[in-house]
Amino acid sequence: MCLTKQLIPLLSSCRNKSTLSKLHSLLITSGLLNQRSSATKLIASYAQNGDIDFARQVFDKLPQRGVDAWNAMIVAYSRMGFATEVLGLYWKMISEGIKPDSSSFTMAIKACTSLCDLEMGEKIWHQAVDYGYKNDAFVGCSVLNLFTRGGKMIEAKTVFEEIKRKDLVCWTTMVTGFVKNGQGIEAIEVFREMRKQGMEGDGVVMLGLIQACTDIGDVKMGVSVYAHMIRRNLPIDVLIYTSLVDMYAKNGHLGLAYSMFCNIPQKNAVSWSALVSGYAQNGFAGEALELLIEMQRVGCKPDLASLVSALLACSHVGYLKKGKSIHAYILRRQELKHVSATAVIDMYSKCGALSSARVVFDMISGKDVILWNAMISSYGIHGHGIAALSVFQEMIKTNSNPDDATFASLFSALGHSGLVEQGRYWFDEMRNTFKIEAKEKHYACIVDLFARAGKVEEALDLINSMKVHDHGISIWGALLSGCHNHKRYSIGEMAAKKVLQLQPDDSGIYSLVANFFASVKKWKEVAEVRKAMREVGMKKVPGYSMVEVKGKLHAFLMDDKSHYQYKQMVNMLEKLDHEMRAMGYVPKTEFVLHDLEEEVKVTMLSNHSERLAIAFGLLNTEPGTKLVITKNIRVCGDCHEAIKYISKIVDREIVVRDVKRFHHFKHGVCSCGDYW
DNA sequence: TTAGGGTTAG
Repeated sequence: MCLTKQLIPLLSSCRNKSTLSKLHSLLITSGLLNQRSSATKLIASYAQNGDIDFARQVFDKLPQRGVDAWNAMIVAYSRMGFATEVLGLYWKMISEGIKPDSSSFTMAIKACTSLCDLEMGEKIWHQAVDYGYKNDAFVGCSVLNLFTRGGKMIEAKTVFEEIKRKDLVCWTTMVTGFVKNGQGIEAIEVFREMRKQGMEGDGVVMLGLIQACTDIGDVKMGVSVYAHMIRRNLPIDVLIYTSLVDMYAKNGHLGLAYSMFCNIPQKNAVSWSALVSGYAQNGFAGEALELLIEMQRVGCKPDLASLVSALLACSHVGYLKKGKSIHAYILRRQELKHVSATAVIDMYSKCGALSSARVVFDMISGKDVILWNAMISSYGIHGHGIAALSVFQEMIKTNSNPDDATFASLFSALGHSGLVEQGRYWFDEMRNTFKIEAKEKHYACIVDLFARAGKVEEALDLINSMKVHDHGISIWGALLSGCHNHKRYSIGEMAAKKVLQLQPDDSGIYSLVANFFASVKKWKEVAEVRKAMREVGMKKVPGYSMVEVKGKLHAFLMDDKSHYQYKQMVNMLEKLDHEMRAMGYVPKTEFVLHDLEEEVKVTMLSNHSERLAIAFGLLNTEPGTKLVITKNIRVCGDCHEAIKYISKIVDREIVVRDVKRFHHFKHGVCSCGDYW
């Protein structure tokens, strides 16, 4: 007995295989291996030394195995992340009549969580309840994790309330659970409740709170969490700093994000990545790409996440050359899968290289939903509705489950290709066969599908069949856009008024309303729209266009006189203008937001950034070269018309991508027909 | 229990 007492601490601290096997032999020769505690420790030590297979051999040879030995083996597998083995042992243990305890249940449920097997997890949780562990903090916490990962927040809350002595980990799990499910407000509420119970928070909860603030856009509260940590002398580590960077960046405060980033004493790839993605997501693609280079310069190797953010930046501005090189880099690192593959596909399609996107897509085995969705939406934004539909059908054939985003992309693709009947059919299928409830975004797509095809009344009927609280801006915006295109002024006016009532915070939608009123020459209403924009504190986003010429990206603002080739571009546009007019082009001046003199309006139109980008492209590329232009806001209706003529005059394929979709101009027609 | 990354309307 005395020997065992001496051996156990030795076993626990042993970090050396040969010493361990000597201790092992000693246990055997002295006949002590049968003692529970020594066997358990031996298994744990072998496992900790990385020899899990040998630990298993020891375990298998034990003549008597109590719950501690089983748990030691289960914990060993769990630490290695071998979830299947954990569950195998768990069930074997039960079949051998061993009563699991709190640890066994905790580990087994944790294994289910990592396998995303909600059903199995719930089954084990019921067993735990039967064995009397309903109020156990460890078991409860593992179940919380299981439920919060599976999005079952109501069930999680119920379990949480049953836990008798909630420790900090329980509270934290609940807070981060709400955060992960996008319920920032609930997360903060749980934290307040925790404080009421007299529990002090640590860095981990604070981290969750900062993320909650990021989510709900409450930067002020996020800062006060930070201040609270400083007051309480809680250590501000790189995780906290990075989350703060992320909070500022995601809420558009890039300057603050940057200065917080500079505060980080030991920046790592994640901190860099938070900043890179912040710039990329806010449309500052050039800065994002520069940061990626700077990051490498200071010796921080970009990880997949930062490369994915950089790809997003390339997508934003249509920088195909850079995107391609990032793709090649990812291939060299052999990391083209799931997230990165999706980003690569998205980049190719948004940069106009749809066929490259398809090639990458076909190469990926084991496609997940998001990857399928990316391919469907790629075809959608290029106006290839039938191709999008066939990818969708292929997806169903391979038994992948479409989600709500799949249908949103599909409907949008069908709508832009005028496939009204298919849209109607799959809208019903989504609800009836796939049991996916139609959300506002789906209604918006279907309303758009009808309205785009001129079926304005049918669109309105659909809106009237919806629950009123789902009548968001997107719904009325889609209707208004259809009315605008089909000159359906009375329903359009109603939709325009509804949009204004809802006080959008997005300048794009105000432009739509203003253009609608402008097209019926209601200048008083146009002025009201501008006033409303001012009141909500909206500025019209300055439009810019990008064009990639010989692997370099060039940006143009409207009427950008500073450019070194400005004169030549204007000459080129004037020459084109003459030829266009001779062919029957009439400027559509209603697309100018302001109520100006006709002549001024015309010059403003002809200096739109997309036209400057086209002129620059024409001047600096070989005849016949395809031009790809990227625009940060919607291409204006007049430019859309003009580019049709230009494509015919210069005999070039011109591709313009605006906020969301592509316009392929060739021989005087646009792939999207008369809709813009 | 511990930060950053992929798809989705107008």
